[in-house]
Amino acid sequence: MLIAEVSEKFDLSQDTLRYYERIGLIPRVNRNKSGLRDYLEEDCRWVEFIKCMRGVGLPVETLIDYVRLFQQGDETLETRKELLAEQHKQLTARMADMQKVLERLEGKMDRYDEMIGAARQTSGFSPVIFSP
Amino acid sequence: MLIAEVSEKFDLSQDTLRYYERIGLIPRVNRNKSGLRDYLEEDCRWVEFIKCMRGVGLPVETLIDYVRLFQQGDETLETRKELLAEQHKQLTARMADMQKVLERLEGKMDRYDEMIGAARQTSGFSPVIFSP
DNA sequence: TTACTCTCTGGAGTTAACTCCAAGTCAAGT
DNA sequence: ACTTGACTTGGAGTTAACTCCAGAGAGTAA
Repeated sequence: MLIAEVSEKFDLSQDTLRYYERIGLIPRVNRNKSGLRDYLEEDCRWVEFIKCMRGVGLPVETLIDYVRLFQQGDETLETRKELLAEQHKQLTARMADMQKVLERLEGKMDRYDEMIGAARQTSGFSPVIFSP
Repeated sequence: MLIAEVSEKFDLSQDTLRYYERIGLIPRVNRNKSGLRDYLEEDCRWVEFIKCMRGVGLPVETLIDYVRLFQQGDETLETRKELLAEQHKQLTARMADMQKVLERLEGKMDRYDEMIGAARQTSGFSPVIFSP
């Protein structure tokens, strides 16, 4: 599988795929006899995994660590699991913040509805002030 | 309230507070007779709001739009509400992605537990291969 | 052979969001 | 009057994560 196809398949630019490999965010991909990257199934799984994790904001640095540990073999199983657990924890915390913001936005939208209603009733003028 | 106090109160650097004001992420703060920023209650509410929204990743550009609309008065109530609704939608979508990732991480951690157990039983060697 | 397309590498450029800095002002303390 | 400390402004510098580019090589088509 050449880079064009992988790029298409995962909607990542060829530059990004090369960049990810360069910095160790995915393991090195084998080259064919012409020197072109030949992505195997396993490489694609890495690309998908990394795209997914980056998509929700896991830091590049952390994912590079994970890849490095992975390449060191079974001695790092425990460490890798701890790394994942830590990311799980942080993701959970971020989601809690987001949930709070969701609710805050809902409250705000309700207040906007009230204000819009009030403005209609008083022919365009509303004495209600709030902020932000 | 001087900038030092606001910086302390919201754990944002003075530079960041000035930067936010410069780019319109919070409305302009009044200066006292010496030319120093004198934050009022309302300014603080803006700072807190913006910090909260930035904290979960709402884009600076969008928030600047919101502030600008706010300053234009009641004619923009509807537009502001739509802006908030759109952000609510996007936040919900992001949380759904994150939920998926949380579950994926949980699955992965379970597999790591299995592998760690297997490695123990077979005195340090595990034939199981998986990736990433 | 010439032309064309795809890909390669190393390195420079870009964008968002800060973060730092230099030179200057103001007011309070000594 | 002088020093000190907090603050001002405009502008330059930084960081993360890409994104773009120039020059070169391999394979295919005419």
